[in-house]
Amino acid sequence: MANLRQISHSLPMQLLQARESAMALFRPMLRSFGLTDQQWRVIRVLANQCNTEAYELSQQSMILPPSLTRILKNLEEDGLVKRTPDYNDQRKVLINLTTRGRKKYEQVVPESEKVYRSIENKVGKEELNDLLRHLVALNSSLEFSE
Amino acid sequence: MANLRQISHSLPMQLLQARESAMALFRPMLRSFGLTDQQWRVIRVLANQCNTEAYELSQQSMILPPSLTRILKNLEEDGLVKRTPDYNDQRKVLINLTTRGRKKYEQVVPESEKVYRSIENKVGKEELNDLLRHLVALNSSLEFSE
DNA sequence: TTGATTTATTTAATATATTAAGTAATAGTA
DNA sequence: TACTATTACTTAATATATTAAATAAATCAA
Repeated sequence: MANLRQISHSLPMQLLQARESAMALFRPMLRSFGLTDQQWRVIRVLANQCNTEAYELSQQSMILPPSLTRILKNLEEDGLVKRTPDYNDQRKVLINLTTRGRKKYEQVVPESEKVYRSIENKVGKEELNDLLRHLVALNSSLEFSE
Repeated sequence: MANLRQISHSLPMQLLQARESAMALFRPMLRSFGLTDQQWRVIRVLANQCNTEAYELSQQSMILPPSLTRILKNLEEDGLVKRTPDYNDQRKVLINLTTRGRKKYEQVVPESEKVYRSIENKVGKEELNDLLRHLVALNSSLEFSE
């Protein structure tokens, strides 16, 4: 009978579990600021660049355009984000943080770094950097191929 | 102004990207069998043990119980899975693959292994095993702490 | 043995993911 | 200019995620 590799040897399952383990440590903090995981990914990208186009935001936050449309709608209703039509290309929408959005970002950053340092302590700084290097390598191996 | 680490140095973002890169290679194959990612995780667990309780299935497939309820309902409607009340503890439901479910599993396994080997080829077998070891280590570091 | 507590699962409500299709603006071509 | 294709984004439909609350069976304590 055909049989599949054990879950402990499955790359996708180990990645899923690792991501869940890591996010479990960030989530309570984000929720205490009234943010979902995805909202924080969006805010984080916007904090680092002005006039971001939806497609680029989608790429950088790893959120597909249809999901992004609704996430931005919610963030706009919460007054954290502002959408402006691009006058050079009326198909495009340029997205920016509002003052309130930037304030939220600056409140979250130090708490996020605290969580990150607690992970460094649990895992070990060297081990964590090794893992990051392997992940970056994997991502570039898989990114462009086929 | 407070500032956060770059995404290339963010563990959760790299894990997310790695998982997406990997799943992007499995997804077309799974869809060709009419399966979602989550349905395949469920089937895969069930193929390796009989009479699985919902909670244990939830843990092993990394799917929260409320999502699992609906996924099982769909799989049951498709005739791939069967739910039986546990007569020793009537709160529990025991879940098994049907004959059709097992057949589906055995069709997918060799295709899944093909994809896995193509990943091994792109990434390198040694590199992949190193990464897996790091992930297993991370998971056990984060699993039980706090 | 009754009442409170815990356990296993489901329901409900809202948010996000995925795929396909739709819309509107732009760009390219005859 | 008119036709076609492409681009950027949104809408729609279905599936899943997340959190809280509900339900029902089992366990525990008085």
